[in-house]
Amino acid sequence: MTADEPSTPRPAAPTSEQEWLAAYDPRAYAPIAVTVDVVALTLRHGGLHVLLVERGAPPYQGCWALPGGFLRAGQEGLDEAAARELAEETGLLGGSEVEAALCRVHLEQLGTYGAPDRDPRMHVVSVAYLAFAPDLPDPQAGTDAAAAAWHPVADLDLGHRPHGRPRAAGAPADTHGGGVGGPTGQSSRTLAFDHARILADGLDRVRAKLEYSPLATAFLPHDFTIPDLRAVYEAVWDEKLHPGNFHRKVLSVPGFVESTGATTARGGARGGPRARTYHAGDAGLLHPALLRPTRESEIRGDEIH
Amino acid sequence: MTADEPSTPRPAAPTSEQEWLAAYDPRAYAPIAVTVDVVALTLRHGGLHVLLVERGAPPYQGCWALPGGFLRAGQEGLDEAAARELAEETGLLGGSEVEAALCRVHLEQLGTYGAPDRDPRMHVVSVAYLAFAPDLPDPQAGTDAAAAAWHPVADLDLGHRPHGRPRAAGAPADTHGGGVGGPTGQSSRTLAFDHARILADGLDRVRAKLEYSPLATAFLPHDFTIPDLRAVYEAVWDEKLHPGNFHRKVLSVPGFVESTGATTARGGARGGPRARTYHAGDAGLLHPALLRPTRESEIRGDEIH
DNA sequence: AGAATAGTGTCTATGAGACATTATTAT
DNA sequence: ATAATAATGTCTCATAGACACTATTCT
Repeated sequence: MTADEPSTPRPAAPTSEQEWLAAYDPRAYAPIAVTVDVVALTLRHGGLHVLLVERGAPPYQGCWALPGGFLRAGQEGLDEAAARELAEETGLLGGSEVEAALCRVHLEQLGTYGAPDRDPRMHVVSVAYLAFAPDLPDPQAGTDAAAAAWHPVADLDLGHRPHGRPRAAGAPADTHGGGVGGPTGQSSRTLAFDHARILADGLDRVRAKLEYSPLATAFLPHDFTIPDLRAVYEAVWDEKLHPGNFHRKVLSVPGFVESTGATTARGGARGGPRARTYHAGDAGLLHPALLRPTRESEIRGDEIH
Repeated sequence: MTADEPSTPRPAAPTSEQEWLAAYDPRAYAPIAVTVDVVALTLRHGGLHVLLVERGAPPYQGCWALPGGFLRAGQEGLDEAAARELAEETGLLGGSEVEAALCRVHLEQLGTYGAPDRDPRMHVVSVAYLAFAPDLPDPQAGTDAAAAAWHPVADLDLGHRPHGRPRAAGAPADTHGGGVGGPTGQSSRTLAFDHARILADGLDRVRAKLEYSPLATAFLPHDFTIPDLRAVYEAVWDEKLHPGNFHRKVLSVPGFVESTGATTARGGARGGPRARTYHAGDAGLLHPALLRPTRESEIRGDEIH
């Protein structure tokens, strides 16, 4: 149920009277905040980058964190809040061509994190969103986004999770208190709060979705070439793919890409013929899927959540 | 970020002073409640069933709803709250063999729903969980679970979403206000709030996960037969599968099932030899996956979220 | 006996991946 | 000229799925 009024006390669940009252009317007791955080990913110079903001106040002062903010109670839904935060934090509100770029942004819910001690100040439930975008300009100074910047994902410390597919795709687990109740060793590449975990979950999600959804095109401008598309897969998966097989495979998936009939104006930077251009097709699911190169070690022993 | 203190006003985002204050300190303003709802699924008599509770008070009085309740601020994480709600609502706390069954329950986060008007009383953000369990007993009377019961999923009205794979798996979309601000036409098979949507998203998730995860075993007791396992797939996918091919395929996936060396005591109800028994293996991901029978119509035109 | 089912064998179409080849362009 | 690359062709192996078949058990 959504906001339940327990009609009877709960004999099976031993709870104190105070807790019962808290459950009865949250306004009387529960100090829970709801925020929306965004894992915004883009491709720059062949590498995956994530948008981070520098924290100007404790806790985790000076650390980088995911952009986000409070949900405006009674005024907006979660999707709207995520879109708003992303627009604010990238400073992408005024420019027209930038707005066009924002329209191409793909936003989806990633998961919700609500361990009681993930923020030392109070119990904060964060709904995380994942955003994919074509190469966006740097956040503009003079706005909220002054402290925001794109960071290469490879440079960040994500808690020694080896590259690969860590868990069966699906829901990220709730972060049970990992002992981190406040700022600890905060190097420049350590993220605030449990944001390293959220980012890692987001990366898992992207890597998995590239297999069976045409999402990779969201990282590219409207028209692109097959080698461009391959570059997306190679950057996200951190794997070299066979150019010939990739090309043939992409074209064999119905609805993935559609030819524009044109080619690029110039050949590759280091030679080679001009490539044909395509734009995203109307398929919502890739069938057959573009499977990642199999790593035998990653099949067994994985947890499921 | 998790609980942000905006260091500067936001010129790019025109917000009133009151809203700014609300964002600054949620305790001073924001009446947001956080609840946890559980989509608990089990298999009974060859059909998929979901646990529902009957609402005893408005809104949606008399309607069925997903079990759930408030997150206890500062005391528990989301996973814990979901497990607690499930235990309370099924009345499965005292019995020992029932506790053993609860240990086998698989719990994972499904998604979060936070449209401002999804509950007419106030802004409620609901974190939905998905639970799979072997055939559980009926909820016990005399507890909170008095009004709870297992319902065949097929009997419920899920807003005419045709059987199949509606969206690319991943995150459910936030429910933008669908116009439902309160109790409308509440037949016995209409769910309260946006719970029909949540349930539909949960069903999508289960159907997708059976393909690439060994999750189907969570619906079965510790030891089971290949035909038992096939019955799970057939019930969840609502498709007849080829017995011979299914059998061979399951055994070909490394780590999916392990033989116990034993067989069932009796043959099938309508004849046939005794089946060998197996238990779940150690694989976290099925490779190769057990793909659903392809329906050409479901490939194209699907939305991605 | 008859019917239903467990489990295995066989055949075919399809896709994945390794590798080779040709044509085109930048330096 | 040389190197790099786009795009296509060919070959092999693994898998999905259709179908057939045997053995076992219930009514």
